[in-house]
Order: sequence, then C-alpha cells, then structure tokens
Amino acid sequence: MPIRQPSKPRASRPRAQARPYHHGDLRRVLIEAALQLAAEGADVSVREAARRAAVSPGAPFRHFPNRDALMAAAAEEAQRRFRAEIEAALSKAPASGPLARFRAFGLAYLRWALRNPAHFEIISTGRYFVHGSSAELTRDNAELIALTEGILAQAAEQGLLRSVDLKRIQIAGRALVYGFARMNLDGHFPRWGVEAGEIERMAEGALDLFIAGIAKP
Amino acid sequence: MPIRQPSKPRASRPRAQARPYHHGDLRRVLIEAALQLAAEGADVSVREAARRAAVSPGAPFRHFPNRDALMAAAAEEAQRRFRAEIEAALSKAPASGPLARFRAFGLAYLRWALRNPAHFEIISTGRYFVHGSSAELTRDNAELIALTEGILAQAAEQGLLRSVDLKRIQIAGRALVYGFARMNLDGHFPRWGVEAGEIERMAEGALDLFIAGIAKP
DNA sequence: ACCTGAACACCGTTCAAGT
DNA sequence: ACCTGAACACCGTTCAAGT
Repeated sequence: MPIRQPSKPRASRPRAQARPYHHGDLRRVLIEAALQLAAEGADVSVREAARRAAVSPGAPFRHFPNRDALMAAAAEEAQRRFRAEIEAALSKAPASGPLARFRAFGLAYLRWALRNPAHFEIISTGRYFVHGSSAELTRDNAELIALTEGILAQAAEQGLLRSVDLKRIQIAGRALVYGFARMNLDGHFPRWGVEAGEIERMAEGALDLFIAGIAKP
Repeated sequence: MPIRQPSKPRASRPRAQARPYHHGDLRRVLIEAALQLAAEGADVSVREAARRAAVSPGAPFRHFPNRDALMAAAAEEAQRRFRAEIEAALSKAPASGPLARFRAFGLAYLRWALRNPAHFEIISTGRYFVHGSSAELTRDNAELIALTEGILAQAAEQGLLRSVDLKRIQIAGRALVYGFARMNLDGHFPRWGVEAGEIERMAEGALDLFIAGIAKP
C-alpha cells in the first residue's frame, strides 16, 4: 500500500489551488462548466461537468436534484447576461422614438442570440427543463415582455402604428426575431445561401422590414 | 433444458403475424416507430425503436449506420408528409393572386407545424443529424424555397410589393413562421398568455400582419 | 442476407461510506 | 455538511455467432 502524504504542504498559491475535500464553490463551477460545454458545441452532461470540476460523478447531485435543475441554473445565468446586454443597448438607444427603441431591442436580441447560439438555446428551448419551474426565468421573461409592451404602447399613443392590435404586433415581432435566431442555431442559413458573414446584416434587414411594415407610412 | 417447439403451426393470420426470423420490412417499421416515439413526446432511442419492432438492440444497425441516420430517415418521411400538406393547400388556393398563394403557403406551413410539433422538430432542428447529409431533404427544401421565391417574384411583377428586396422578404417571412412554430414547440405561448385554443388564430394574425406589411398599400 | 445476444463505453442517479 | 466510489438501469454501437 502506498503511504499517504502526511499532510498537504502549504500551497504556493493562497486559495483556489488547494482543494482538499470540500470544493467550496462547486455549484457555481458546475454551472460554468455546463455553459462552457454548451458553448463548445458539446452535449452537456452532468458527468462531464463533474469531471471538469474535478469532482466525483455523484457530487453534483448534492447541489442539483437532477440534470434539469443544472440546466435551469445555467439558463438563469445565461438569461442574466442576455438581459444585461439588452438593457445596455436600450440605455444607449435614443429615448426619442419608441420605434427606434423597439428596433434597438430587436437588434440587441438578435445580436446576442446570433453570437451566443448555444446559450440562447439553453434559455429558449423547452427540451432541457420546464421553463415555468424557474421563478427567476419566469420573472425575467415577464419583464422583457412588459418592456416591449410598454414601447409599443408608447408608439401607438404617438400614432406611429398602422394597427392597434399591439399583442399581435408583439408576438409577430417576437416570432420574427426568435425564428431568425433559431434558423441560425438550427443551421438553416447555408441552405438559404446566406453566408456566415452576412447573417447579422440579414437579421437587421429582416427587422427593418418588419418595422417598416407595422409603422404608419 | 426446455424442449423447443418442433415447428411453428400455420399462423391463423396469413402474413405479418408470423415473424420467424427475418423481419421483412424492419427499416420502415423503425422509421415509423421513431416518428411515433417523437409524437408521444418521448425521447427517440434506437433501442426503444428496436423494442417496438420486437427486434434485438443490434438489429437496427443493419439498416442504419447510426442513430443520426435513423433520425434523418424519419425526417425525410416527415418532410414528405409536410410537403404533401403544403402542396394540397396550394392547389386548393385560388391561383388568382400571388399574395393569396403566399398566405396559403404560410398558413399550411404553420398549421402543419402546430399540429405536428414533434415531427416538425425532427425536420427542422439541427441537433439530430446534419441536414445537408440527406440529399432528399436538401432537394425538398430547395424546392420549397424556389416555390415561395416564384410566388414573390410574381407578386413583384404585378407591383404588389412595397420593396423589391425579395430575398429579404422571403427570409423574414420564413423567420416569422418558423419562429412562431418554434415558440409553440418550445412551450413559449403559456408565458405569453396565449391559450392552446387560440394559437392557430394567433398564427393567422401574425401572418396577415406580415403580409399587410410587405404589400403596397 | 439478416438477426441475436453479449459486450463495451458511455450517461443519470442513488446511496452507503468516508472526511 | 459535503464528497467519494460503487452500483444500477439506461443508451449507442460493435461483433461474433447463429439462421
């Protein structure tokens, strides 16, 4: 039998190197690993996340009841970044016109989704976990819906819209940006003859077409 | 050791009941099983498809090199049904105006996708297999794209469109219907306050909003 | 030519046992 | 309180052996 090391020598680096038994921040590390795996295009598995955290396969289940809960936590983190981006874009947008703000929202949505497809998928797909089971995700989402609702209501007040059916406009608009982002994620653009380099321009074009369509001439 | 039955008695039903060793039509049965599993909302696994075909776990691999190939074959079958539906709808649509035909196409697309979400997903998601690896899927898809291209070109010739950027219109339109179908698939509508019973009406509304937007006033 | 059944390397999840 | 490591029931895939 090999002799055990009598006691760990003081590690050269102060913390985060010595990982004697307790991990300390395993929950966070697992979420990060899940997001990273997704970004690499790999399947997200609890075991691989555990491996990256240098922890046994059973350890994650002390922090998440099951795989779905890990995915939900990863989605919450991704959604936080997504919202931050959108809010930053809106704060920089001229408060002038609601249609300009609507456009800024749509563009920020599209850009983030196109640049972070795997994270976008974790947030938006219904496959990994039940969206409604995360209070944070539900609240975040409701706030984003309320945000565009407010913008459109303002546009309607100012007489900028051809139609007064705001819910229809909102859902159609969301379907457009969601669909565009999903087409990208699902690899549709090659078959549409759209090169990778022109996808963002195309996204902008589609958005502008939609806005021109709902705006009063 | 139990004694083997000496020889199978003549089965009461003529065919399809006696399945002595060779299956006869295993390939087809596996595709059907895959589509059925998807429709039931279950994960499609090769093993479960084999189980439903009453065949050993290794048997499917005599007909498909791997799981992806089975999914691709299922997608081809689903796509055939999808196309049949769309073409039937278009043939019934008045050949009168291209915009009416564009609408008929969009509606047929949406209806099929909303009523067959799992099959729609198999066709459209990039997760299960590489779309481009199926010549049939690729051809089918190109034909559908050419179809709407033709319709829009006709609309432009007749001076019905506000913009002449047909590719943009086509992609935006596709993003709209794809996004709507995907929102349904991904379970977004509950959080938008859209009840199951009103989704198809909402789909129609979104499509009409889009068409009104691209049409010359 | 097609299928079986055992085998292998994965995965999610549980649970006694360790620290 | 948190983690290990073996275990179990799955899965995709392979391959010798059977018919």
